[in-house]
This record gives sequence, C-alpha cells and structure tokens, in this order.
Amino acid sequence: MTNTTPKKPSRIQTRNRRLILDAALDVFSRDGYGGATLDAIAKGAGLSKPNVLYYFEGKTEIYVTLLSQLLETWLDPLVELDPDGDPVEELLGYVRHKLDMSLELPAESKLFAGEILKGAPRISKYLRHDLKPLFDRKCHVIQDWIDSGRLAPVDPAHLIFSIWATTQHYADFGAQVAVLLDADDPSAGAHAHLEQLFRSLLVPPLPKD
Amino acid sequence: MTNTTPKKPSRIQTRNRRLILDAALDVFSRDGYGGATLDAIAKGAGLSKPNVLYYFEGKTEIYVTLLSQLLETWLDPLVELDPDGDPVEELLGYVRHKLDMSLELPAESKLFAGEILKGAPRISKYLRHDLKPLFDRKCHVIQDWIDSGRLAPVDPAHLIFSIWATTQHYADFGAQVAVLLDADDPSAGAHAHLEQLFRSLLVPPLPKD
DNA sequence: TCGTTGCTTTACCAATTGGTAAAAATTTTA
DNA sequence: TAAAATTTTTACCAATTGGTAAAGCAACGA
Repeated sequence: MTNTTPKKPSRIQTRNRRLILDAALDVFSRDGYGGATLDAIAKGAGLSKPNVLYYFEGKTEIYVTLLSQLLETWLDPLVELDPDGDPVEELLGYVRHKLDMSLELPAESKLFAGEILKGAPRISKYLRHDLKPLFDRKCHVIQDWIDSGRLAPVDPAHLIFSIWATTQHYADFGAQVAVLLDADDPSAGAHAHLEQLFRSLLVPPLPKD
Repeated sequence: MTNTTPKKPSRIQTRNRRLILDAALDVFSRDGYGGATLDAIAKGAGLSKPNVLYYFEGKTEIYVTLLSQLLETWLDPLVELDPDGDPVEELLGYVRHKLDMSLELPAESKLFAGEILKGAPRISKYLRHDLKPLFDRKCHVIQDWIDSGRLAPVDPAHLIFSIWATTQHYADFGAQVAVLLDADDPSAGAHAHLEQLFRSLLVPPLPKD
C-alpha cells in the first residue's frame, strides 16, 4: 500500500518551508517573478540556495505555492458574504474587510496583483477552478438581493470588480497614494470614502415596500 | 556657444528610437522590468542588441524614457478637467475618458501599474514633480465645486483614487476580468456600471438652491 | 553503536544577461 | 567622388542566474 502523499512533514520541514515562503513573499512582491532571485529568497530565509532547493523543486514551485495559498486567504471574506444578512450591510462589511486586508497585508495584495498584471500565466487555472465558481455564486446572491428589492439594481460582477479595485488600490498603488496624500495614513479617509461611495450606490431607491 | 542638446535627431534615429520604445512597451508590460531582456526588446524592434544600445544607454534608460513619456499621455485627461464645466458631467466625462484609455491602451496602463506596484523606484521623482502638483490643483477644483454646492461632499483625493482604481482595473486586471466575465467584451457593462457608481455618489443631495 | 534517513554545505556548471570594443557597412556632406 | 559622420554587425566578456552533484553532518531508531 504505497502512499502517494509522502509521509507527514517533519518539524524542520514545516519551519523551513515557512521561512522560505515568508522570504519569497517579500522578494516576489518587491521584484516581481522575473526580477526575483533564488539567492535573495535564500538570504531572506537565512538558508543557502541549495538548501532552499531541497525544500522546493525550483523558483516556480515556490511562486505557485505562495500564490495558491494566498488565494485562499484572499477569497475568504468573499466566501463569508451571507445571503441571509442585510444586503447593504453585508456588502459594506465586505468592503471594510477587504480594505483592511489591503492596508494590513500590502505585500500579499501586490504579489497577486503582479501575477494578474502579467496575464496570470501561472495561476489562471486556480482562477478558473476556485475563483470563478465562487464569483458566480456570489453574483447570484447579489442578483437575488436586487430582485427582492433590498439592493439598488447594479451589475453584480462589475460591483465586485469595483470593490476589489478600490480597496486593493491602497495596497497595490500605495507608493502613489503616499506621494499624493499629505496625510501619512490613508486608512481613515479611505474607509470613510468607500463607505460613502458604495452606500450611495447600493441603498435601494425605495423602502422595502 | 556649445549646445547641450546635441543636434536634432536624424530620420533614422527618430524611426529606430520609436521602434525600440514600441517593442519595449510590449516587453516591459508583459514581463516587468526585471523579467524583460534587451534581447527581447531588440528582437521586437527588429534590431540587434548592440544596435539598440547605440540608441539608448541601457535597459534602464529605455524603461524610464518610456514611462516618463507615458505619464504625459496618461495625465492628459485629468488636465482637461474644466473648473468652469458642470461638476458632475466633468467628472463623469473624466471617468469615461479614463475607462476608454484603459480599454484601448492596456499595455500602457499595465506598464505604469507595474512600476507603481514595485514602489515606483524609477519614477517617484516624476510623480512628485509632475503628478503631485496637478493632483493638488484638481483636488482644489473639486473642493470648490463641493463648496459651491454643485457636487456632493466627497473627499476629492479619494474620489480621484476611486476613479483611477475602477477604470484601470479593466486594463491591469484584464486577465482576471476575462476569466470571470462570461461576456467577452466588458466595455459596455463597465461604462454603464461606472456611470452609475459615480453619478450616485456625486449628484448633490439638494438642488442648487 | 551502528546504519539509515534526513538535512546542509561546498563546489560547481551551463545558460543567460546587460553591456563593450572595434571593425564593417552605410549614409551624408563637402 | 572622397572624406567624414553615422549606423550596424560581429565577436566577445564578466557577472548573475537557476540549478546540480556529491560529500559532510546530524538525528534517530534498532
């Protein structure tokens, strides 16, 4: 009875794979896939390059592992969108949650953005298999809310795009925001503005009947 | 009387520099600065690598030239925001213009996005010297509109961020949009949605008195 | 204590990269 | 047309890169 999943990882394996992935997040998000080097990752992890390659088959495997693990965390707030909650509050809560993630985990957001920017060559299958079904499900939820008159009639897909775009902007374009904004911390202003933006869009025109 | 700007460029110079910059736009926007190679650019331009280096001092100079030229084009619609026009229509026109640019020139948008994503290490001075003053000026215009009651009270800076984020999303995250959207062409839906999004935000609560 | 297994290091390599030197070819100018 | 200037090619290089081979070292069960 040969086991395909080769044993369970040792303590050292767990620790070092973690070290490598943490360092890789820094390097990949700063330099992009093409600009990142195994040496930089190894140095960041405090390991030698061949030692890094003992834990991962190559640069690409590190990158893909990182991204696919990331995708889960990243989609979690969308999963939590509750069909039984109050539509406007559910969506505004999602906006808040997404914005907080962008402000607190900019490296993760940037890593993902960089991959999409280049056409998602290495994670398009994850997009299709994980993201797309979830996206469709949530579009349907939003459409139901609209049909029941508890949400202004909007295009669900484009609404989600807008939420993603506006929230991630503070992470992905953080360098630009920092230059343009005199206040050092954009978070308060961003929260207030996005609340206003999406509330004015989403509140249904007439009371619930 | 020695001239610092060394003569005017010959016809060949003009043509080949154009060829190189066009090819570089493709390569840099696809592979990022780190992933791009001079060989790829040279091949794209139909020139040999040393020949490319006859026209530009190095990879970095090509990249910076491209970005600084691009910045001008990219900021042009913002320049055109007219203080004497109707506030809501001016801003919605800006949204439309910006969205059209993203849909029609995705490579340019991606190149710029990639640079900002990495912290704008090579164009931060352009951001400070060109973008920031323009940005401040236009924030002031918007604030005046608000103060005169012709625009809903919004944070001008964050409003501009939202416009940039939502419009550029269709270029920068085009790969993701393509996977998620069943319709092949997002442009119609995007235009309608952004019109709705920003109109509902910007229309002032009360008539002009 | 010995051997097996898992982890790490040293030394290395082939390919690619940005860039150069200088000759050759071409175009322009006188 | 001949000289001068410009453009292009050929041949090359040092540095970096992703990756490998294999020996050394550590841990652990029998």
